[in-house]
Amino acid sequence: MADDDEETLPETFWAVAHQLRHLRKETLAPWDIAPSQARALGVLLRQGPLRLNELSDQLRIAARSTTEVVDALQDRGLVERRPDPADRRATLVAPTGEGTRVGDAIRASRDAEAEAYFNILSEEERGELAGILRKLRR
Amino acid sequence: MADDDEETLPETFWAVAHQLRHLRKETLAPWDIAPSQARALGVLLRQGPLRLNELSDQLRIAARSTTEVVDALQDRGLVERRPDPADRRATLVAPTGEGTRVGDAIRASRDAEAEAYFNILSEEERGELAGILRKLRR
DNA sequence: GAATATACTGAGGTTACCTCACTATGAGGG
DNA sequence: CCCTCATAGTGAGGTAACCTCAGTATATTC
Repeated sequence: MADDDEETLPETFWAVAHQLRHLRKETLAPWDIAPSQARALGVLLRQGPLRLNELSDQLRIAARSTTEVVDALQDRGLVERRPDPADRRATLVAPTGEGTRVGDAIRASRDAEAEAYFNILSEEERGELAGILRKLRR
Repeated sequence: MADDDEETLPETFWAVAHQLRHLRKETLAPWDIAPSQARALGVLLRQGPLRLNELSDQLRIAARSTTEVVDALQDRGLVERRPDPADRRATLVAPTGEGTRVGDAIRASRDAEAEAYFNILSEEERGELAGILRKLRR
């Protein structure tokens, strides 16, 4: 029998997640924007205008929660709502010019953050990690 | 230049974290216990009675938050508070008999959960993942 | 024995989610 | 055309898991 205070795989995973969460929060501090909002903005920059519904799917959260995130981004002038010409029930959410600028800046800074955090790993390890995670993600 | 809608490493990481969080919640459903409580109980089972303070350190959360988690566990009769004979300011938190039973059951079930989730990976990949995460954890 | 540090907790706040019920609009069948 | 049923978004209200700040009790140090 091995020592039974070994950490299990999920436990180690959570410990890392915890660290990353803190780091991410710090990285976002200059923009005074919440992580969930930055996440949504990122999706919009990559995919272009989306219906609230579609955005929910991308973020994998309930539609009602997406409404809140979009409200916050809109209050800051980073996205705008506009009617979907194809369906009058639907709302398109699009980044504004400012939203695009901020989103790009955040992305750059986040890349730097990731670089700093993951660079204690070798190039090879990073590749392995990415591959394994993508496999888990399904 | 690669396609720029590739997911970054942290993004993939979060996607996996998200899945794991849901899974964990489901796994705990039979005991009607919150994830944070299960986590604290797990630490107590492995380390034995701890001062609130020490428990906070282990969980890497603020002392005040630990008070809440312990309150909840105590309400369910899973842990008990007792004075620390060595320091009258301090409180020792110890699992009750029931707490030990429940904690062990949760641990078993969580191991099964992890097994199920991570078994789409090869034995080798699991080893690599564990190693890489432990390295990141510092 | 006075000043300072530490252990816990009350009060109150935040973030990121959730469900449920409602309104407005669309789509298909008869 | 109208009726039913589904879908898009949102108001109301709730939860879990954190946080800070201030206060009280006890310990340590000088």
